[in-house]
Amino acid sequence: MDGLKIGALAKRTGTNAPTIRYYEEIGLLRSADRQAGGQRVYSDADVKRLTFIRRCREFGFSIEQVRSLVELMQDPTQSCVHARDLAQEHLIAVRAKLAELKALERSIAAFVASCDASCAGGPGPECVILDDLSKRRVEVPSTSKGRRSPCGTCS
Amino acid sequence: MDGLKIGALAKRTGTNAPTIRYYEEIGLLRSADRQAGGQRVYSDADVKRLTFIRRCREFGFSIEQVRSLVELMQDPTQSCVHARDLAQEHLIAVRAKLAELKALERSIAAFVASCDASCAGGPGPECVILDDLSKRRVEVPSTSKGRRSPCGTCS
DNA sequence: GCTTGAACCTCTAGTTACTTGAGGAGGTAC
DNA sequence: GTACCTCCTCAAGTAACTAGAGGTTCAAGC
Repeated sequence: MDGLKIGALAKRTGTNAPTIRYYEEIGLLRSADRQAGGQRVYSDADVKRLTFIRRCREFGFSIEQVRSLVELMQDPTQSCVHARDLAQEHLIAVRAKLAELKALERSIAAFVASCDASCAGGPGPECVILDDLSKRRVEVPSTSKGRRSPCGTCS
Repeated sequence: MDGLKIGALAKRTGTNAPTIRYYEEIGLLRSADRQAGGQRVYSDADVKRLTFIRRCREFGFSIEQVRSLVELMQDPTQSCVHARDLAQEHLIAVRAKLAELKALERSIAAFVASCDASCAGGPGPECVILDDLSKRRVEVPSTSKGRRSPCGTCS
């Protein structure tokens, strides 16, 4: 099963060919062997390595983190506990992002809800809800609080 | 309170000065008035507009979406319902991202947990968990399934 | 052997939303 | 007057690719 060309490798790993060349360029993949005509040839080891890289990228690891993991995978002097630590670190970042995104979701949902409750159209410049966004650190109302009157021209 | 310089505007809105210049360059902020010496001067209207922009960006709207919202805010012929629709659309995207991120969080947590359960260090290249990542579409075990034996050299 | 068309090559530029840095000018306090 | 801060413009850098131009190689069919 050796001797894949770039297109076949791409298909096998769910990557685009230009992305593979890009990974080579930045040194994430070794420089591929070439056929007489200059076309890249890949082996099963490359399939494995690229799959690893793609999986890590799907996991949201940055290129630099993936680089560490790849090196770690191939260096018999390094402990795999290091990978766990990287993952742990990444997990913390993902959880922080998750919390942020949840807050964001609540805010936007509240925004939409308050639009539904208070506005029935009308000119943008007079919409009290849009206007709110240009004030500093105004909390978007946490749904159905009836805190504000509708836009003068709405409803 | 008029006549802010760029640094003051930056402070008031929590933006960096280069970012303000960038917004001007891409036409998100109007071209600022200048002092005799060429320094930009801003008014309260600019504070308001930039605050609006920053709030929208914090909400995860893209520059182009913000551009729409800003135009909408200032065009008396457009309905604010359009803003609601943009927000609604954005909400859907945020929810999709949220779902993805949750799945990711579970996967990484499972990875860390299985490292903790199966590995106590050992060379990276022989770690079965790292090795898993180079195989196609292998589910990271959903915690404590005991599916696999520990790395040969670990534990 | 020739043709055709897909797949490949390199190189450059574009994407998003800024950030960083160089090198110089304006403004203000002492 | 001089020190120092803030400002100016312009160019390049960042992440992680994607897209396009223009040319070459390869495999299949005749």
